[in-house]
Amino acid sequence: MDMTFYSAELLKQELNDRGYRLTPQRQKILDIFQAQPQGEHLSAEFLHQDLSQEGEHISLSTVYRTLHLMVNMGLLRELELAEGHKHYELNRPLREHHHHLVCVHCNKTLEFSDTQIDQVGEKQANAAGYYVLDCQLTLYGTCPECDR
Amino acid sequence: MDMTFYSAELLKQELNDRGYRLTPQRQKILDIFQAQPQGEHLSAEFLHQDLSQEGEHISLSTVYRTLHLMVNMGLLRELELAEGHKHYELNRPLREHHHHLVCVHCNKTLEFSDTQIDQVGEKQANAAGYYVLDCQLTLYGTCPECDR
DNA sequence: ATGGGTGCAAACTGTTTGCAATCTG
DNA sequence: CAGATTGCAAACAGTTTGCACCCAT
Repeated sequence: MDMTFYSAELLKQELNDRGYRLTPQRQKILDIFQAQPQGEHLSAEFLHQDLSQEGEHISLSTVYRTLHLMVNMGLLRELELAEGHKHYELNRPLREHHHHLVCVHCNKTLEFSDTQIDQVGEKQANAAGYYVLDCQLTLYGTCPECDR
Repeated sequence: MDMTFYSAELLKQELNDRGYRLTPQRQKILDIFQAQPQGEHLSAEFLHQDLSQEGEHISLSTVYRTLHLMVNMGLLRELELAEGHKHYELNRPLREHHHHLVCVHCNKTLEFSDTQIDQVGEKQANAAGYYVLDCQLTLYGTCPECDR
């Protein structure tokens, strides 16, 4: 019912097509992303700990290597929010593409969608001859609670 | 003729108003930004080296501390581009506010402006009760030269 | 069986911090 | 002169890498 769901077979397919292999580690890591209710953005550290809690002992290096691999394959998006480390999230289709609103004080982050932005971005990039891989609007500000 | 130019007096004023002091280091660092023809985005490391070449021996720590101070004062903008370290640029008024288009292969970065984006961002943030400090649209892709 | 993948520990990069000395207002 | 600011060196966090062993195809 969710078209961005990757079954074990589909993931294997995608990997093999590029000469990569399906390993239990890669499977587990993608599973964690798919188990997130709203496709939240996760850090490498969070993934590592979450896996540990489930009894899956996957090294941090492997987590990082897998994240990079999946970003390159287009399965994940890499985000630079305001916390000093990168975050990753499932790269959902354009329809569900969204942007971020971050509070620089408490780091609370809201998501929102706006097709206008994606269209303008696409247009601007194409005008410069660029092929767009990702389009991220990030708004930095103060949320109602942190605003004095 | 450039309304974002900070003279020594104006900078001192801004600093003193907040209980900070004008030091030669702070002056020199802001000067470097103002000497950039297009307000290019600079890294801490670049600033440090550039200052050294001019015979100004300012420690890296001071560069970092000054950058943070000026971001908090609203004089500079902090950017997260694709190179693994932060970049800073003069925070020009909204009229000249711009966004970035980055090639993930060669890191070539183009700037563009689009008031629509800033408006949409402002609108979205206000709807959530956030006060906007900065609005950054970053497009990641491949430039014509790197596109295969 | 072969070459891609993993875990571990060590290396690295960019950034931050403690502290004594120094300078600004 | 008090308190802000600096430089230095050491500490840090997140991420990357070399290498021997292991496993998917």
